[in-house]
Amino acid sequence: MNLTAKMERGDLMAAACPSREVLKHVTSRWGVLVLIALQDKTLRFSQLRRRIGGVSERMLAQTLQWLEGDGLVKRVAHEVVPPHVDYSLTPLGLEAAERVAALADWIETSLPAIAAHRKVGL
Amino acid sequence: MNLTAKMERGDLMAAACPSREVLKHVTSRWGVLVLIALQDKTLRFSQLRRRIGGVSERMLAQTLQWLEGDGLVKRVAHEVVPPHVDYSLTPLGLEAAERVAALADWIETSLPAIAAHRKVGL
DNA sequence: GTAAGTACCTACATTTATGTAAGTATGGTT
DNA sequence: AACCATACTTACATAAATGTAGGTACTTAC
Repeated sequence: MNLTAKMERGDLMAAACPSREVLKHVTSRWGVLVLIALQDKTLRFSQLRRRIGGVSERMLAQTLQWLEGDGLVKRVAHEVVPPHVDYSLTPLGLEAAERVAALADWIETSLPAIAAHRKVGL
Repeated sequence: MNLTAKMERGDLMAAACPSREVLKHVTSRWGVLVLIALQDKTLRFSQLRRRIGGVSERMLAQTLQWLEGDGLVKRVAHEVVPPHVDYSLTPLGLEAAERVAALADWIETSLPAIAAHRKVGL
């Protein structure tokens, strides 16, 4: 690790910290679902689109670019016609996906309890 | 567990699943930070506001109401002047906060690696 | 008496996110 | 020939999130 690589840990409580950006990408509406979908296997653009209910092409492309920019997703384009592009997680992306998936899994599991609370709340 | 409490697990990949709402609240810009801030101790409104850099009163109030509605945050108002309101996590909220904190911690820790990738990406 | 702190709410303005539709280039299907 | 699939991009439109400013009601400090 050289001098330029010596950067300090982020602090999400600080408004100006760049970690806020990463948080935004990772916890974005579709970012969460993309990370989870790519956890198990490499997928093509259209496969992701079909798997993630409700994403538009525009937002899927946008989200993939954010995650690629952060080094969490790897894009591999095969020079063929029709186009064939594979998306997968980098080692860093896999680490993020594990955390995100843990949260997502908790939400899916806890949904009944949360829904029950809502009812009482009426 | 009675009949009404027998609800199935959510599915975040399904566009119409109510779990999407919960995800939205928990992973919202300020929701993440509120959960983390309340993980260790009960805090008052103004304490939260000072601790979470950049939140406006409006958004903090809004976020707290979302989380309270989902049964993750408990609000206790003391009938005194000036007003004194305590916010804390419910058992359910604590579970969510643990997952969220794990992700947040990973982001803070991995920020150098992510920032390094960005540089290369230029 | 003037300012500050408390925990908000409401109206208004703005920014950001997201959606929709169309276009691109090519090849295979019907 | 018309149409679908692929993986996008771009322009435009709308929906949602977020911010700003002011008000409330009361108390304590200066």
